[in-house]
Amino acid sequence: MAERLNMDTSVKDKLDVSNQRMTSQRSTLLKLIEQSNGHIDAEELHRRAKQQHPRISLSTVYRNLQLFKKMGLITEHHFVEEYHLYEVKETADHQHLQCTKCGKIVEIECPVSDTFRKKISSQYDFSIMDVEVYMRGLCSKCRRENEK
Amino acid sequence: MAERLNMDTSVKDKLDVSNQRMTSQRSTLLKLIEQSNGHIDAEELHRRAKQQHPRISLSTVYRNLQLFKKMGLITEHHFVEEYHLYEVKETADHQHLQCTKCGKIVEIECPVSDTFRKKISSQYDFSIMDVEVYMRGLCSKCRRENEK
DNA sequence: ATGCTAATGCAAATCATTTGCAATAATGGC
DNA sequence: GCCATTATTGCAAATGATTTGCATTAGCAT
Repeated sequence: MAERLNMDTSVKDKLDVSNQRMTSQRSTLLKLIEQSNGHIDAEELHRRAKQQHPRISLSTVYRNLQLFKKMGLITEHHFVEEYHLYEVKETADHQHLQCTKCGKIVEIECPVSDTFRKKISSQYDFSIMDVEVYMRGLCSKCRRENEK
Repeated sequence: MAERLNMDTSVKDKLDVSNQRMTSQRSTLLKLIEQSNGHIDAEELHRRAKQQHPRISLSTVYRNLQLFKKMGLITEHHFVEEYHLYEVKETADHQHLQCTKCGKIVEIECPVSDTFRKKISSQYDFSIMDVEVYMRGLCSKCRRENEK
């Protein structure tokens, strides 16, 4: 938790290094992505940011999402076709499970992933940086509704 | 191989069932996707289709891609952010490995996937229909070039 | 404080994909 | 084989997420 609270300062350092400025919009956006703990899209981020920054524009949101991505602070997911979802970067790989009916997204843990990664890595002689797993199906609730 | 050659007839059956027609554009597109054996995008598909159908429009390409997808004939990949890639559907799940430098995409095989799938399926009570794995990294060639 | 320049807001531009519509062509019944 | 029905096509215009140009604003080093 302490880490989280320090984010602002550590982020500021990173920004300093690459000669960028810590603006109030920027820190608002970062906080909101963190608080969303999971998956948030640009539009929703904009909506929430406006509560603190009534004049903040969508382009500022997009420009900063790009910056954060480039800085490695967040990850962009392509789970939903129409647009992207963002989350604060975790050290572990990402595994996602989505219900095709209700759209619910569940983050799953998969201990196999590491073995898998190493195996593929040596087999194909790749240095693997990032693994994303997307599984789609029906959740139990929707499955039950389908049967009715 | 025989399967491939029969595709046209079996596809025609599927079309019949859902009350759709086998047009020359349609069969051209299907053949091209098959021949591309791997990953092709809408634009490139259109380019190639025009050699046989000079007046074929991009919308026809998109409309048919949607149809084929719905019929389960092809799979759509979101590997490249800017647009989608299509390939003829395989029975097995898809695993892809992409080099972030040269963009090369390698299809990988992963026997773990099935166990993984079952495990997640029971753990989260989902009926899993589709699994996609995207791994990104540096291929050996690009890694060597980086070291120079 | 002041000056330099990165960051912002706004409006207009992109670009892949979708859609409306009139013209065309595949299929089923005769 | 011919005709009527209606799915499919081509074209142009629309969409919608994301990007960009530009004049204005605001961090931050001095």
